[in-house]
Amino acid sequence: MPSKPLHRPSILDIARDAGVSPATVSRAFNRPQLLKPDTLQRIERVARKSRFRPNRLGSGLRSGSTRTIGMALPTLRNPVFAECFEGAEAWAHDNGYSIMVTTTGYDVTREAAAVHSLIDHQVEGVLLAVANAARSATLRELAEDGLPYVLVYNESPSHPCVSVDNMAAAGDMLCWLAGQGHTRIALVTGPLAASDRARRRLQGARACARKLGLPPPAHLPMPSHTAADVGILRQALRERPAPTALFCSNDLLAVSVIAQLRALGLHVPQALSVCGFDGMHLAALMVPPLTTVEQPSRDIGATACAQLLARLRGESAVSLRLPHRLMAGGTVAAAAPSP
Amino acid sequence: MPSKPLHRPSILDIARDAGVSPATVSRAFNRPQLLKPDTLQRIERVARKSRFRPNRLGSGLRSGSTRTIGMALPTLRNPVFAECFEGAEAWAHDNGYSIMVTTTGYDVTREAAAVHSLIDHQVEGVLLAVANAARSATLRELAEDGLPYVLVYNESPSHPCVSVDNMAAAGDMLCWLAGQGHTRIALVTGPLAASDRARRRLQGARACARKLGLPPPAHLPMPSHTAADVGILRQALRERPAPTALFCSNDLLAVSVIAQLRALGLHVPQALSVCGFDGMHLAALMVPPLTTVEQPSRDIGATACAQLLARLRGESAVSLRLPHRLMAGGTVAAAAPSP
DNA sequence: TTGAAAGCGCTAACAT
DNA sequence: ATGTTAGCGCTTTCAA
Repeated sequence: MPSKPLHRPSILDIARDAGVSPATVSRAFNRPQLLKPDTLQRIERVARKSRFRPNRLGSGLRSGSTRTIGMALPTLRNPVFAECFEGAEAWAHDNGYSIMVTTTGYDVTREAAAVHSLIDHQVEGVLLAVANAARSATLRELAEDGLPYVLVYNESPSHPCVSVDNMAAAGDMLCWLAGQGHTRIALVTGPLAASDRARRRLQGARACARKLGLPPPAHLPMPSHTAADVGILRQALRERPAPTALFCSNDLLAVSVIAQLRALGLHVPQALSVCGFDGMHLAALMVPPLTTVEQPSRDIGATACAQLLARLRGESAVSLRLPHRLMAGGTVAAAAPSP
Repeated sequence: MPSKPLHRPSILDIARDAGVSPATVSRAFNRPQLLKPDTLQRIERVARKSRFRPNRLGSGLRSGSTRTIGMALPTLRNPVFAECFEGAEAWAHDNGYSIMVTTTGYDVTREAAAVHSLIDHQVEGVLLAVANAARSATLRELAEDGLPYVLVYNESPSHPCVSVDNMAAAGDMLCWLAGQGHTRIALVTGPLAASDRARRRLQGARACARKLGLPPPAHLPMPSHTAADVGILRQALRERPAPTALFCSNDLLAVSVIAQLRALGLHVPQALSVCGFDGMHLAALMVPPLTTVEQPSRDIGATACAQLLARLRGESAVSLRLPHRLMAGGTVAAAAPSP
């Protein structure tokens, strides 16, 4: 199956066929109001007939504006990030922008490579979630280069960002667990170095526990953000007094924890309560539904995109904390009164 | 926060500073072997110092090769498509290509728009899943334009594609259900017009039922591919004899069906068996684990990308059917012997 | 092994 | 309302 001609007509071909100058064809596509309706129609007819489509490389190169933004996210297999992407994508498209996404796998090296690649494509700005906003070489580079960017999910005092208030949200969850009678709560996260969100949630939960006078929650760091290690889990449950609730730093991890516990013969929530963080849609459909903190992911993406486009227009971007919501599901039961 | 300078150095700046011609700088990045190691080093040093990165618009425009491929998928919120994307992305990156993805929402209008946008960006080829491969204006256009493409998930005799054998896979599942004693099986799908995969799975299941001498399975078309309509479900279960198993055309739909049934007071698999199709990872972690047909999604993406890059090299692409696997979970129980 | 020059497709600035 | 011209950053002849 050898490829066919693949001769794309250029603006010059259209100009010739329509009997106008190249500049006029360009105007027909960019500022049609400037043209006499008559000429416009003629150009449009010719263009349609020859299936002409303006070459974005040419216009981007010449005008210095690609109307394309870049996005770098840890993984799209986490539906939360996928939603965020789709929110940004919809907003971008509605405003005449294209998006180029890359995944970074929670890896700073890939973060840097992703952003470099996006820069090479001349994106006008970047939406991204980084492992650690406070010490990110990539963010520093972006800032030095003067390339506009907005963080998603990361919270930062020094970079524009759109997120929830992770500490407050984690605090809410911990308070609620306490309200259900839990006092021995363990906090399950992935590797903290790869997610400052997880770290802030941990902090928020700890602060809340302190405020309530609960014993300091144990911290169980798992080797992955999305899969629980059964050994660590078993070990933690051997401690005395054993935790009665596990607060996981994201939903994928919570689901994995629940599955591993089940493999250990421990049913949730009868034997142990478990909750997550993220509010992925699937969480509500599980049996029982996962107790979690919902983040408005689609909105985070759309809002961050809106902020970025505002910056591109010369307006200044503000950092925003969008509201979270506690979703009481069925994976948390009231704790038995302590012995 | 007004943007900083944003003066990207060009190849000319590097040439001047390194005391060579622009052509030599270009060679340093594209065919370094051609240069005297000495000159190469000098150029590299200057380039690094001034943070030079080659502008892909310039090189793409001049060379006619952007080393970028496009991808159009229904939605990345379905983890199956997200995996497929990541498989393609990894393969593309390993081969020096970038990917630009767009979502189409199972909508032919958006499919067309997505592909047009990708073409405008001068992608060298496209990976895509369309609603209906047999009558897709978008595919026809791609073919006429001579732009290489490979379908993912869609099966087609006339377009290069990478998929599973949907009919056989659905047949396998139906046979297995029958083996569990189910004879009244209903097939649950989204709108067939938006997914020829769903249609083929339906066909495969029906063919298998016929072969086994089972009564023809009822078909329950839902208004969405990812959410079950409780009214339709309730209605279907009122029929006599009522189905004992619901075979859903994808996992997201199956999960939704299970949740809706539960809301109706019907527990799976005690009251009713349910199974899905796709093999998303989360399916195995549900309680009970979802019975489904696993597709090698990451591999579908990677393989399709490999085929596309082969075509770009002038080799011819072949259509491939990757192996599927039946994942017996816990959402299907043996059917009670019929009354 | 390197350089000079032309031009990819488009648009901005300056005409008219 | 439209045309002319120059040039964005790069690579590709062709020449040396």
